[in-house]
Amino acid sequence: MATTNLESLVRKMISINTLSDEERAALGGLPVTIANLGVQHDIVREGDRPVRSCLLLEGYLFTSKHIGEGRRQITSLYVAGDIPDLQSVHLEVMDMTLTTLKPCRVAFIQHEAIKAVCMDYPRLAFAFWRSTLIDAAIYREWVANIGQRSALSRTAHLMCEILARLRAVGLSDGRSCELPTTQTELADALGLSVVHMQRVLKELRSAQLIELRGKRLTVLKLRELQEIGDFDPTYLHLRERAALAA
Amino acid sequence: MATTNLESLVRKMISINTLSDEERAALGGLPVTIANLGVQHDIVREGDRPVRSCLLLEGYLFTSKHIGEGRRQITSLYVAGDIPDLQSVHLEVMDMTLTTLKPCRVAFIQHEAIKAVCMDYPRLAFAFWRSTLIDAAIYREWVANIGQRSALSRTAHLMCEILARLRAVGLSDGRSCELPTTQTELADALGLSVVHMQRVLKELRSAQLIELRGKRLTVLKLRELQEIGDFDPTYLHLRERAALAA
DNA sequence: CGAAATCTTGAGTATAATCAAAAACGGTGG
DNA sequence: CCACCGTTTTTGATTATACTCAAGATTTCG
Repeated sequence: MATTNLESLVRKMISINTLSDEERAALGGLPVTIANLGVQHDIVREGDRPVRSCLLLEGYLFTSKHIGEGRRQITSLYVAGDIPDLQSVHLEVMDMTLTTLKPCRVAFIQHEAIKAVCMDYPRLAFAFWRSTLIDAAIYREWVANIGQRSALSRTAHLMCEILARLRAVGLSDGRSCELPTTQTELADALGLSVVHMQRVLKELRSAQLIELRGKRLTVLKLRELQEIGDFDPTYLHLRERAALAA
Repeated sequence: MATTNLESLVRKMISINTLSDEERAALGGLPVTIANLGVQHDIVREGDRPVRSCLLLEGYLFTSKHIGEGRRQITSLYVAGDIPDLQSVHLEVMDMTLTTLKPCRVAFIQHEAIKAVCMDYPRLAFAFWRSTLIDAAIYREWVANIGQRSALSRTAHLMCEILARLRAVGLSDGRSCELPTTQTELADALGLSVVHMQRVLKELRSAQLIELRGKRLTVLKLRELQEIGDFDPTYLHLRERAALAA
């Protein structure tokens, strides 16, 4: 159990420049518990009723929903600075499972503490609220991605999204990033079978569009990948114009 | 332009029993503009920067995203009591289009008024926030539905969802409801082609599971339809136990 | 009543799933 | 450091689900 200044960590979540010193201080004063978690660790599961949410400090998380026998859909990926289960502050029962994709460092914050700071500082409430709205916008895009695009286009789109999101938090130059997923996980995120996932990746590789080895993704032709993936970063609602740029 | 008491209208959105009289009064005092809109009317479009949101009083709305040439994905359906574009209070640019499925009556509320009432009454902010979190939970379920389930299962699931949501606001007995969609719109919501949509509906009909004619859906075997659709209403986060019930 | 939209059906095709198995990789303990 | 074992990746072959194209029937609405 440790109390630590969160301000720098939530820079991404909060459009920090619109907050007053007092609001920043309130945010930074939130009591948190830091934890280091191993790979494939379920932080919360479908059906749980958690009393805290989790700010991802370092690593990658994903949320999934289990469908019928042995199937699952990964519904989102999360990177440093995200609060993947902020929704649980207001929705009692978890409708998804939150899992580490690799060893992670996270900060747990009690729901009561979040609610209290939101009651005192309405603009902080707006900032938290906004971050859940962006999550929703990403889900919307995933619905469209899976519903309408071919396997190739879908895959390209996801890669563009990951790159753009990591770039926005300074974890990528917009060309290359860590991607600690197995092909099975990518397939589950895109609604494809592993075998087909493999063939799509092969196609992207042999077209010299990407490199993907050793948990690292490198995009060789970003414009073309965005073209194939029909990628427009508007839905990420990034305030910085960091969004795209070739 | 009219100012009207909204309280009864937002009963669904807000878990009204947790609000004080003062909070209810503040909510009811929100200035609104009532409008009657024709069918297939775009209320806001992708790329717009609206200054107001819309509470659906009567009718059906849907949101869609346009993908490439001539394709679109319907990302959600909305029924009376919903505020489909509440997100635009905090997200400047629309990443989806909001359209009437049939003639609708809506109440427009300025973003500034919503923000103001949220600043004064944090618990109202929570109630609004919560309603956007449920939207997000529904998007998540749609990702899983489209990504993992067969066309038949997917269709059954959507029908169960619509029925459950309408039941929760008293617009269905849980067996039958208005469903003013064309097969094309259903197909676009489920990520299927119209032709295949038609064949799936035919199958559901000939299995005596549903009736669907004249803009009305009647479920003949609810348990079986829920079984086929792998439907569990948890994700709707309905507080009433109205959720399911055979 | 007529035109347009929607629904329905048939036929052929394509995309992606499934099944099966071999090759490559990565982590661990001896 | 290397051998081994489990996981992940890769490939082939076959099948199935769903798409496209096309055209006729039916419904809806002005």
